[in-house]
Amino acid sequence: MHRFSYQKCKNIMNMTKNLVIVESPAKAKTIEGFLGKEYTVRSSFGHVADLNSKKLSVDVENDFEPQYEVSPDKKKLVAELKKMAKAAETVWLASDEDREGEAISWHLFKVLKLTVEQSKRIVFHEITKTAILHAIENPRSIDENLVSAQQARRVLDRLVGYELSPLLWRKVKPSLSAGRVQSVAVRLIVDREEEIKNFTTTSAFRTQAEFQLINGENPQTFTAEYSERFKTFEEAKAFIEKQVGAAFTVNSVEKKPAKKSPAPPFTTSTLQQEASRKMGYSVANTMRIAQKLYESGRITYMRTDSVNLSKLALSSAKNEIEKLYGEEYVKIRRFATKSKGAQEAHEAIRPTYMNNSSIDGAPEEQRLYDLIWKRTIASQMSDAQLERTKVLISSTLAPKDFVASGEVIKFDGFLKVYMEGTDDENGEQSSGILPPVSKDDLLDLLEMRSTERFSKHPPRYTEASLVRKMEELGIGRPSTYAPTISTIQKREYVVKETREGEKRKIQNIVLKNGAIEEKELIENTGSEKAKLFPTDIGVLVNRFLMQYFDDILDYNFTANVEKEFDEIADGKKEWNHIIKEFYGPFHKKVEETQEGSGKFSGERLLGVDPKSGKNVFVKIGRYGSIAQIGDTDSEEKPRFAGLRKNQGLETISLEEALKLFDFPRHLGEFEEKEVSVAIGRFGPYIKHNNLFFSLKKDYSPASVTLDEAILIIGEKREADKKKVIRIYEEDEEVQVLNGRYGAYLVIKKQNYKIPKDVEPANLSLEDCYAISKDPKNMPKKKFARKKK
DNA sequence: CAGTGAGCGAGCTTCCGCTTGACTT
Repeated sequence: MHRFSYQKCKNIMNMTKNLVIVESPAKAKTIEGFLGKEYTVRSSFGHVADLNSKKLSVDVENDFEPQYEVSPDKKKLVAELKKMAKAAETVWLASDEDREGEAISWHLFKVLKLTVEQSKRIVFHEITKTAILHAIENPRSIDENLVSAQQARRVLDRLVGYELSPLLWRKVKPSLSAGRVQSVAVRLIVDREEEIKNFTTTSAFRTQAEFQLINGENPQTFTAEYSERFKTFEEAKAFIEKQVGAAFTVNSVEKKPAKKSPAPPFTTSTLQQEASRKMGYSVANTMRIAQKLYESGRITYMRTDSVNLSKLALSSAKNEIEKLYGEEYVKIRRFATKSKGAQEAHEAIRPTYMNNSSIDGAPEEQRLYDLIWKRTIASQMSDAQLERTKVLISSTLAPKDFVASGEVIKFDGFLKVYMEGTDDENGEQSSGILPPVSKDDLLDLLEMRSTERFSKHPPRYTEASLVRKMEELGIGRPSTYAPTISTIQKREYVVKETREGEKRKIQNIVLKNGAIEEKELIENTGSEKAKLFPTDIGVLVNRFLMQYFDDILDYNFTANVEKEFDEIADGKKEWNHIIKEFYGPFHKKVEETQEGSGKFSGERLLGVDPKSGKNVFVKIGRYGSIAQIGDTDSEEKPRFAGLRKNQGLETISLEEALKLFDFPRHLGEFEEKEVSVAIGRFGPYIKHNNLFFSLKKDYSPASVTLDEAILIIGEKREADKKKVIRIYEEDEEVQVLNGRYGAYLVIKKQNYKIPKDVEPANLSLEDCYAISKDPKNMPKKKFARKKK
């Protein structure tokens, strides 16, 4: 339809009639396959323009005008796209159909210097040929209102983050951060810990009996629980004693049909939860593996809040289920999203090809794929049909009934493939199959026991359950769940820890063969696996923000501003009016807090040091929690000591704090140099001749002796000798050493890589100097660390 | 990785949301 000149053909690589720009390169590749030769598809790799990260970049005096620039890592890309756009007849802006996607198209329009005539905006929710062709036939223009809504979101987050963070640097500690999303995530964890602290454990006695049919042909036994729980051991004991010699009869049998339905296909959040529950993956790990599956074309896009499946996916799921399990297992369903603020620009996470029930590749990729395949397939399968049975059993010597419940699967349906995991840690077993019993059947009592059961505090969050809560509150987006979880850990507001539990005694009374026995059982309680705990600094920052900015920390803050963003998108409100309403009071509060309040160190007076008569405090210092003897403004300099890893500001006692000052402890002399033991940031260590030797677990810093210290020094010297591959007499500052990652070169305490093609042991001194001069062997630059 | 912590007051830190690579001292 259009004839190319010879001139144009020469430049065919850069020359295309139609340039389509999408957000993701993997998507670009797929779509290019759907479109003809006259289309070139490229990716913007997400946003191309943003506010400068060094400055506020919002003109608060001038209607909050944002100052955008091309992101530093996108300069090259933008230049390239610009060139291609200039040569193209039409540029199709095909970023996602959500607030951020609209803004990406708008930024592309601006930075590529496009015209309305030359460009078209298209959208699609699924990557299928039909959807793409349909989109091309129905272009629209950029939705300015939606762009404004994104702008409001961006500016609000910048103002909150870049005004609150510096306030924290001044009032609490440098380099801290606060934001609309991360600060609420921290609050959730701090609040939960508070709930746990205030939780009072109670216990009750649950009584269970094991029965068997008398004279029945079925020897199967089953368990029933007495309908009442006893508050005390005495009550439980009295009850059990009374049951000696009682007769037991089936009082009633009730059967009810029930059904179970499959869970919807995966979104980012539910995938993270299931991978955590079933495989123990961290959210970052899950996303890393999912990204690989996406890039290799195995699954659809992994950052999505939609539970929707394309028609194509539904019909191929149907085929697959029919083929594998039969027609009666098929039930095509459309799920509706429940989460707040979902924008549904993509499909749910599903296999690209439903007929691939398994894939090759790394084991972790296979496992995650298997999970996704099963979940997707199961979501289109029939309900499981169950029969629930409730049997009431009466005792001639008890006022109430025993209850046995059972569940039988009549038709497995989706359960054939997949069962959603649970966060329930109580591990209550689901009731199994009951033997066939009928009313008035007589039962033999085999055993009865009443066991003490303790109530459980609300569970601490895992990474994945925190994501679920955030999604529920509408805080954060699929693309930010994993990064946010990592930020609050990097800032040391929270730590992910596995803690050993404690042993607890539980009382137990057993009636068997007419005899009663009292037993004390031991159970493990309070153990936690990969749970999120708040740190001192997390608690302190949360308290600071709650005191001065409780409106932003409100669990509904995001949900409320989202409503306003929606009104902007609908053209009902101006974006900068919304920002102005917020910023006025907010900024005033920032200034008041800046000037009004002093340092917020969480200082707590523990008491008086009996030795010196001075006050003992704990507080947050530059590097974490510290104890202090003596007042800060006193003549004499106060003494400091860091708290141990397992000690907290809130919980440490005066005695424990004073013990911290027992270090450094002088042990004596060795080789005419002093030997001392102390405790640093990374645990206890021996210091000798300005060298440090970490103290292994088998020694305690409080009791280690000079002789033991000398032994440790000797061992370390031996180990260091083995580390040395080569030293040079001519220049003692040059060493070739053996490290964790193989041989490396050290010159004047500076490390260098050794090129792979040389044998480290054969390096001459000149070789070493040459290596050190080559810039490609330079160590990677670390974040500029403060020098003292 | 480094074994401190206030103070001198340079210059640094920071948000959320969209996308991948480039790194493996």
